[in-house]
Amino acid sequence: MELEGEMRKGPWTEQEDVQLALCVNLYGDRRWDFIAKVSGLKRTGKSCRLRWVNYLHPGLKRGKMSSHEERLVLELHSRWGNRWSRIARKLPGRTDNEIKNYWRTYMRKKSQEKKRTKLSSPSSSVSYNSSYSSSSTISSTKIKDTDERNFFDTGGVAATGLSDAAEIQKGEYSMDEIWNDIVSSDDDEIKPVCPTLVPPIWDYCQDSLWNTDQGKDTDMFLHTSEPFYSLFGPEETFFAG
DNA sequence: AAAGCGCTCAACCGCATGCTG
DNA sequence: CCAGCATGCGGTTGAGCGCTT
Repeated sequence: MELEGEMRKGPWTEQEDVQLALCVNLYGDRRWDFIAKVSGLKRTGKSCRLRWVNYLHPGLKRGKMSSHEERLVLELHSRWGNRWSRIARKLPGRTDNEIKNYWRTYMRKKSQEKKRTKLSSPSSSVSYNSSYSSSSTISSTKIKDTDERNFFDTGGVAATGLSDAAEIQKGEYSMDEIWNDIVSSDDDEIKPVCPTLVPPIWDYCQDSLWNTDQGKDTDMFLHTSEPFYSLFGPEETFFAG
């Protein structure tokens, strides 16, 4: 076991990214403890995995979510609750972390909007508490003191009806459209839900991205926007077998 | 111009689950 | 079947950045 004190924490440096990427290329994206050791990085296997999955993995989309992705997140969340990794599988190129962060941001905004609405029209009986937090049947073990914590931990499920988040989308987007996408790809099979958003890479590595199979990943093409792509440049075929 | 505030996102932690011998 | 280890998942935190006052 590694000595706690020797382990590095905090932000990754470019050099560390390069080292990690090299090792993943060599040994595959499994055996993270092994990779952590042989890479010479003073990082835990866990930390290496996280860095790879959330930042270095080829095929990750970066930047703002499209409106289609946003709607999909809302809808899937209303169905599955805080099952971020599951939701992420339906959004190729997005990580559970990203979606989780997006959701928190979204809910905070909604929370503030509601508060404002409430303040401006105190007579109206806004019952957002029930629609957001009462359905937290999933993963709500760590609810803490503040309302905000409860608020985010919605864990909404379809049985409780569409969440408020989903409801507000009514009228501007057909839920049938969304569901057609979802249902057609149900359940764990990954299919691009919006062709315009999905680069050709997904045609052949949809599964390998998240259900990482050794070997498959090494064939992936690199997006020029990839963080470590820029470290090597187009000449260096980093993932060449 | 500076300070304060809020937001975003990378990264950590702890627990759960899966795998292997 | 069980124990130990590896990996995955969800919750949480905090640094850094941009916007507002």
